[in-house]
This record gives sequence, structure tokens and C-alpha cells, in this order.
Amino acid sequence: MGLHRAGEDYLKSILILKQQKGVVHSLDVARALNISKPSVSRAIRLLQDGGFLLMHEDKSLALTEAGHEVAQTVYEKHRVIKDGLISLGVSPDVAEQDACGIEHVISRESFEALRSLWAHRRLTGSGSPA
Amino acid sequence: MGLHRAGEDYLKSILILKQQKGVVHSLDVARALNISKPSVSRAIRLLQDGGFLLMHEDKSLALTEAGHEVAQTVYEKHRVIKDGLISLGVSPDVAEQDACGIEHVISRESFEALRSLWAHRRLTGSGSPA
DNA sequence: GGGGCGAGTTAGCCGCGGCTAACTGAAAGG
DNA sequence: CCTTTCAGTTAGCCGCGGCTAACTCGCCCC
Repeated sequence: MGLHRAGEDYLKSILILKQQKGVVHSLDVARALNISKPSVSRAIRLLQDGGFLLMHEDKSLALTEAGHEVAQTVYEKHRVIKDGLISLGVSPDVAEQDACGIEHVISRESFEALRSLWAHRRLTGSGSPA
Repeated sequence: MGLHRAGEDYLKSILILKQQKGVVHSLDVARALNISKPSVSRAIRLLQDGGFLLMHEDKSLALTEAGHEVAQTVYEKHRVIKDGLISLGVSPDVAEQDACGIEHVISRESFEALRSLWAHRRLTGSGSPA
């Protein structure tokens, strides 16, 4: 059941697109991730096989419970890490970039540790050292 | 000049092994990384082609200046990130694991931001919230 | 109803980075 | 001196995750 970087990126993208425009088709994903249609098509088949995704009659995509869980987790890591880095004075573009990498490799445990660190700093007003 | 995760891991491992035992051969790397001999052999050839590594007559390995630079950078990121996570209460095994992933994807800018955050916390004695 | 367009799929190529099996060549030991 | 053993390499397989080219299929419009 090994979802790696690519699979997680697809699921995260589908979650975000669904929030933005309600219905998601594979071409939306291809455009969002800047990846070719066939690559997305194959990835979607594999994610269906893995039980993370469904495709309706009209070719619209839906995350399964498992898929939603993964997407939600990755997306949450992304937002928290990006915001945390920005709060340390990292430029938004770089923070975005780095969050895209770190979100796929950080454990729940380390993520929670960083999150509470940043939450605490925000509450106590320890400003960014820029 | 795209070194990715794997290449960086080889260089980092060679640096560490060199510090530990002076002379490094490819079999040492294979054992350290738990990777087969042929995989290491091919990787070493590619790293030589890329100008990161040299192999002497006696098959001992030496990092070039470029290779040393990469290895040093990755290794430094590893140590700082691992220690930082541990200082937040993350268990050492998990911190090690996560550092192995993050070291390859984090930018210099974000790394320095985290490093100075942790340095500051250490100086001011903000303890781990465990 | 035929033409074109847009979305999705199929077929097939490539590089990466694992692997095993099998070969080479040198050094070490009976 | 012959054998064994150990390090390294070569050949070739696999799955992943990109890609292009080309096909299918539906829909819309004239």
C-alpha cells in the first residue's frame, strides 16, 4: 500500500481542486500539476486500484475515505509547514517549495512537534527574526 | 547536474565512512546503506561522471571538491534537523528517519531559519515540551 | 449528418534506482 | 601451485513516473 510522493501529490491536488471548483476531472489535475494527460490517466488508474480514488460515469473524480485521509493529512502538513517557515522569515516562494517536499517525508510525530512549536511562538508573540 | 536523493545519500555516506575509518571502498558504502554491490558500483560510476567522486588505483574512493561540498551540506542538514527535532521531544529514531528525508528537500534558506530558531531556543533555555 | 474539438486512454519510450546472476581478477592459504 | 575467497563489474530485469504520438469517443455546431 505504498503511496509515495507522486501519489500523495495527486490526491492532495484533487482535494484542493474539489474545494475550489466542486467537480474535478483528470485534465484539471494535469493542468494543476503541470503533468501530461497520459501520466495523470495512468496515475489515476493506479490510485483507483489502490482504493484511494473513484471515477464516476461522467469521468469526474472522487476521493475514497482512504484517499481523503491521505490528501487531508498531506495538505495539512503543507499548510502548517509553509506558514511556519514563513513565520521564521523564509520567503513565501521558498516556503511553498520546501513545504511541497517536506510534507511527503515528515512523520506525524515530528510534524506535531513543529506545529506546537509554531503555535506556541505565535501565541507568545515571538516575532520572526528578519 | 541534478543530484537527487540517492546520489546525495551516497556522498553523505562516503563522507561519514571516511571520517570513521579513513579509507572507503564501495563495499563499505553498500553495507552502510544496505544496498547491493552492483547498485553501488553503478552509482559510483555516475557520481564519477558527474565530477563528485574519484576512484583510485586501489579502488578506494575520494570525494572531489564538488562532492565534498554536497556531502558536507547534506550531512550538516541532517545533524541539525535531527538534533532540532529531538530538542522538540521527537524520539531519536523518528528524528533520524525524518532528518534522512528532509535533508534532501529543504532549501538552504529554510534550513538556516530552522537552525537559528533552534540555536536561539537552546541559548534561552526554552525546554522541550515533553 | 459530417467536421472539428476537447477529454480520456492506449501504446510505447526513457532515465532512475533498486535487484540477481554471473563473470573477472587479485590476494591469501593449504 | 592450485584453490578459494573476496571485491568489483557487467548484463539484464523490474517498477516508478515522467513523456509523445496516436487513437477513441462524445458533443457541439454548421
